[in-house]
Amino acid sequence: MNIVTRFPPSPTGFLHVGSLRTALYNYLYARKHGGKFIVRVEDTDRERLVEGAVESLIKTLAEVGLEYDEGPVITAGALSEKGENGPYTQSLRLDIYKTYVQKLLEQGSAYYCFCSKERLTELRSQQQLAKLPTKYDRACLKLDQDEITQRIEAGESHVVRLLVPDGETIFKDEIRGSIKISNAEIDDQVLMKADGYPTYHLAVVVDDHLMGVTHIIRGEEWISSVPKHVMLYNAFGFPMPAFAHLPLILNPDKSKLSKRQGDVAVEDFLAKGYLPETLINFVALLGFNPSGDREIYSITELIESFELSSVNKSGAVFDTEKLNWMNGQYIRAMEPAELFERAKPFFGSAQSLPEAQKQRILEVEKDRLTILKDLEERVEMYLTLPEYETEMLVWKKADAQDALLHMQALSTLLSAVSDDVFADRALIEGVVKKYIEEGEYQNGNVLWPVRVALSGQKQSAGPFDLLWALGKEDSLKRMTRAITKLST
RNA sequence: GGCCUCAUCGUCUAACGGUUAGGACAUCAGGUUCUCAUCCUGGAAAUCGGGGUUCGAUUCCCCGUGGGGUCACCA
Repeated sequence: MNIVTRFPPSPTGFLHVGSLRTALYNYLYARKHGGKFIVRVEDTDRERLVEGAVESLIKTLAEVGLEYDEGPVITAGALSEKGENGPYTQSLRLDIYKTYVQKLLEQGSAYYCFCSKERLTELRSQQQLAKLPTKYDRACLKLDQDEITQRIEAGESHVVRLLVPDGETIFKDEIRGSIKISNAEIDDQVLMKADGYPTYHLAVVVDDHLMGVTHIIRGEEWISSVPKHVMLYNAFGFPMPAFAHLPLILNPDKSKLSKRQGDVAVEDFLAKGYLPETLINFVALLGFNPSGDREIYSITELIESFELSSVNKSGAVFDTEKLNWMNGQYIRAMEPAELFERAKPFFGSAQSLPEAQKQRILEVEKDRLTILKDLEERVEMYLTLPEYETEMLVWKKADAQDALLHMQALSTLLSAVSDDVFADRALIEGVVKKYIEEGEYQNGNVLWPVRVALSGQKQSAGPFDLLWALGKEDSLKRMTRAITKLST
């Protein structure tokens, strides 16, 4: 069987993490079965269009590594597309929808409706008051052909509605099993809007069929509109695709994940320095478990183990704490050179430091990073020594006199050490440790004051790391400063 | 409210009728350590309730309860 999955985002200007997971599952399923993965832009709501949204979407999908076989692309800075089944932007397919709606009209599966929005609103509120289901009352179904033609020719605003047949609609969901809904529950959905654009329901069915989509994997919020789609497939005589509705991603309060309660835009996570690998890994595990007591999976492993049948049915809370933990895991596991490339934009005010030093700083600080953006703050003390109280230089088990003694001794000792030794973390550590051993001092007596002298902070990376990252000149300068403070 | 749907630690989840109900995050307690972080060890923590079916139910069925989704010329 030829597997084709698709990801139809609406151009809202950013990629929602829920959409990311939908895209990912579609991608995983297609890749696992050697099928195609299509991206299609659903921009039929002209009032909610956002400038540059498609470009942004393409860029984000590329950043997280979700490659698609067909869809809009940017070549030479301009928007174009790849694939044989285009256009992949719905606003460019209006003629197609028109011919299909015409077919529906001709066979009596749809009808024209001239009702004003005011009348519909009034109708709805009356139904609500009477505690009846809110449905269109089919007033325009009674219109005869002559009147319809006449009103259309007069330029009267109108839409086209689906004529929902009697009976019930049963469909199979790959994740939830069989679902049955009485057709009486279903409204005569508008298929073609007054502005000539199709609604989602019409466009998605026509496009999915024309583009050869075999598997429709999307969020659970769509489940109640499946019957409408099934009716359209039947009316058109299209073969039925497989449906799979994914559980929702939730806010901590269990409602549908929304912007209101924190970040939801993939772009925002990326900008903060969450790694694409983390995002993919994390979001994949929200509703799916590859089996095995592990948390970290590569995209390849996810592809191998992905099964629609093992996707969970219940919604999953988006837990930022666990996301943070996972990002730390990825940061620490990454090759230093690779991590440095990723971290480059996050050096903030220390951007001007030499490359080699920035690499050392990253190496020293990476255990303390949750997101790469944390680096901007951590890097400050390497640039300029923070002001600190002289008191801080004194270890809890020693006194100022002792601190001064070691500071002076080490300062002298280190000034005689070559830059080469400073450039090797193990060597510079050896020098200091030798001093401690030979003098039979306690680690804290020496290391605490040196570390504070170098960092100016109560809490920081270790003194050996700091000597290495700061280099000889700056390290000695900072120690001299400490000596001055301790002497007065 | 109608319809649809879901239900294992606080959170993400494992256990396709038989387990001391497992793992991870978070949390707590130790350890490593000059501090922080990392790392390591350990603890506490769950099958929504009630009926069935069965020798035996987290698992299958029914009812209840609770949560969520959806009821647009938005997707």
